[in-house]
Amino acid sequence: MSTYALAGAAPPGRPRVIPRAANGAAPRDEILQAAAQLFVNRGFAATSTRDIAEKVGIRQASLYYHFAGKPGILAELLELSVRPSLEKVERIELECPADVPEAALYLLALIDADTLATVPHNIGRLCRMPDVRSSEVFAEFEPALQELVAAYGRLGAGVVSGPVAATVGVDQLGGLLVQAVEVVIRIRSRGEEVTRGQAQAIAATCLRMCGVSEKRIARAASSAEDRWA
Amino acid sequence: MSTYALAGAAPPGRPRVIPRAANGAAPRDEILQAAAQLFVNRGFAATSTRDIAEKVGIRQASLYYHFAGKPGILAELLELSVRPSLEKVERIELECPADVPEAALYLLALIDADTLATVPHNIGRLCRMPDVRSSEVFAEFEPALQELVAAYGRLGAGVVSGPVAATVGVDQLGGLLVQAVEVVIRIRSRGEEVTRGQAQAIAATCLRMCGVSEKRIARAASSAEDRWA
DNA sequence: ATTATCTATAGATCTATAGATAATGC
DNA sequence: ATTATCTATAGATCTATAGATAATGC
Repeated sequence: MSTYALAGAAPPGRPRVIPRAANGAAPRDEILQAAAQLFVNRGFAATSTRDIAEKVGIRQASLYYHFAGKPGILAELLELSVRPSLEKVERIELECPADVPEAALYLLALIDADTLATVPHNIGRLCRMPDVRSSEVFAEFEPALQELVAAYGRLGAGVVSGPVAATVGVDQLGGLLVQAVEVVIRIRSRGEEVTRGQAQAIAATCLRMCGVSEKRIARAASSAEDRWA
Repeated sequence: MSTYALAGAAPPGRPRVIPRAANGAAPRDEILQAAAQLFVNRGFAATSTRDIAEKVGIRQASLYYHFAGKPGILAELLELSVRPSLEKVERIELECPADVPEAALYLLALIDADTLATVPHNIGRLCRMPDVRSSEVFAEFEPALQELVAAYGRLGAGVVSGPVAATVGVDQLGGLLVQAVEVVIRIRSRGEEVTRGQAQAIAATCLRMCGVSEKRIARAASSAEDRWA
């Protein structure tokens, strides 16, 4: 925490017309929080820069000192909701132990579900909103999202049983698995919290969708839990 | 089809600056179609009345002859996506044969899934968009939607097995069942069509969620199919 | 000097109304 | 007369920039 917050002294810069809350949050973060809540609950296009500024307690024009308008804010929120998963998937694919390939998929699903479950204001929803999906900002993120789906597909293809492989195409598999994980978003949309147990159940569901036996699922789960920390 | 459409003569009213397509569709319906596509693909708030008018091929102001602006159009689209299910649920609950209560739930789920699968432009999505949900128009539809959820809950409660009843609260059950049916919306969002077989599978899933045995599911399915027509 | 805000405002939409117009129908 | 469009536009946003201001930090 910064000195002025402790001492009650003012931070640099002209004081706000509505004094800032003494929560020690940086202005940037205050704006991100306010925007996240409004975007998710009212919609991206339906939220004006004025709405955001009002919620923060600053003037509309002051937003532009911190962000390049609504698109700039959206870009950062999308980053927050996607980046962690992308970073993890890379590490997981590298470290995947050859003897327990199921563990890699389980771990990815678990981490992903956990991210979506704990990210503020359920911003995982953003990627499903049509006004967001048709924005220019989103276009930059689409490749990253497709890469994530592809990673699920690769990991899934490595563990599918014969009958599943015959039924569902490998190119569809990634999408199906991601969908299972995104149930988290749905649960949160209904106002409920997502428990650790639910996240584990979702990860296990992903393996079941690939036709993995319960025995191997249990093994994958314990192996993944070991590496969680 | 009207006379002028057959004869190539002009309909009453001043001609459009961009001649109307000779598809025989009433202007009202042209507007609804255009709006549905734009609302679902770009978002409700992100779509302007000008966008809709342009797609139809009329001037922005001409919309107001047929509808009370964007809210008026949205109201009619919501009606289209909800009304059929509400009408059916009433009839089903009345006619439910006491000997096969499962058939009622199966039939409702099947009809609902079918409606969502065939309604134009996947307008079932509208109810999930935050800009729609926070609109004044939607508030009028919320009671109807809750009644639908409640109906699922009642029908579900009538068939749940002991273990399921112990696990999932009756008040949650309706929501869970509706969610299963709404998988149709998801499938269509991915650009795929929903087959009759998929709709049946979804209806069967609803019974499984209630803990109904496969044997009784099969009986419910055939009983429901009999009454479909 | 630097930082973070403010005020003021131009310019771009967007919505919704008033009133004119060009067809058919009687 | 009725119907369905048009043109024109007022008034309400909404975004984004320019330039002033009030604090700290050195």
